[in-house]
Amino acid sequence: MATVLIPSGNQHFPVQDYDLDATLNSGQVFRWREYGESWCGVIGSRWVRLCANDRSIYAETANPVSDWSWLTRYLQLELNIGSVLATFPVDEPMQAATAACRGLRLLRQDPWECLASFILSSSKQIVQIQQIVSLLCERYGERISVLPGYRPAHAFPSATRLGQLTETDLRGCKMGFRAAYLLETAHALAAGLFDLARLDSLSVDDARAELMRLPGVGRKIADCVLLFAYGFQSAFPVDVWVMRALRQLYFTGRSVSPKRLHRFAAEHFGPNAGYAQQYLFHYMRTGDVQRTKAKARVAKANGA
DNA sequence: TACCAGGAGAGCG
DNA sequence: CGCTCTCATGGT
Repeated sequence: MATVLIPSGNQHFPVQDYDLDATLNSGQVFRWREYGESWCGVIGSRWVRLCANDRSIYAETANPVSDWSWLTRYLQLELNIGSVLATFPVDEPMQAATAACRGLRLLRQDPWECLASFILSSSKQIVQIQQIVSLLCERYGERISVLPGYRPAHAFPSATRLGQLTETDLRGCKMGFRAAYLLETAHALAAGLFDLARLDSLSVDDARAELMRLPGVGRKIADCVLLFAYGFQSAFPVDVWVMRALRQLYFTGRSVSPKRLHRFAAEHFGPNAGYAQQYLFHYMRTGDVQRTKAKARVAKANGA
């Protein structure tokens, strides 16, 4: 008797060293909401609810799924995190950061959504970015189905859709001066003047240079997109938090220019510098770095 | 109230 | 190259 594969809307994925909470809450993505023990979000045109424990991630969707590769790719479930951590320098700050953020991962996001989100991120706090992106999707994204009892969900609006709007429409989503940048970038993509898919085939430096041609995209935002959407793991976004982390942990608090920090990052952190950056960012932002330093002071006081 | 936020771009010397 | 200013809005 032939086995029939019946598409189902739920699936278990075994995992190891995967901290879903930290991963979805580490400033690399802005669309996930926590519901008690689970997270709800949208990947492409699919709504999904994720529930994690030490050994597995359980996924539920609103519609039956026969091929889960969209999810395994997004969550990077096939990645052996140990092989990444093994490339990190063995110094005190990285030891502390990787210990404090064990299981923190990088996602593989959709390039357009990632690009648009980070254009909106400039000089904004993470809670505000979430608010802006949420408004944008609710107003202009296509409605998608969710499991009974959950809040309505929307896909991220396409570049074509955003390109049809006015700057006033976008400013209505609280994005301020970023509206013009987002609109112009949407126009460039919608008109076919810029091809995000082509960046895959370029070197990291060429891909970065291409992204930086877009309005509202400088070095930092380009590096975020390279790292979070394309998987260029040497890309090293330097924002205020990472700047502070590097100064404090590697330059005895001295002021160092972003240019020098990029050179230091490439030399010191190696081929997965971007991954190391995410650990430092999260370590800094969660305040764990302060606790580690406090412990060190106590230990030193006791020892002396 | 003042300051800051996962910055970029323009103008200046 | 490096510095400074502005842009819009809300959190702390």
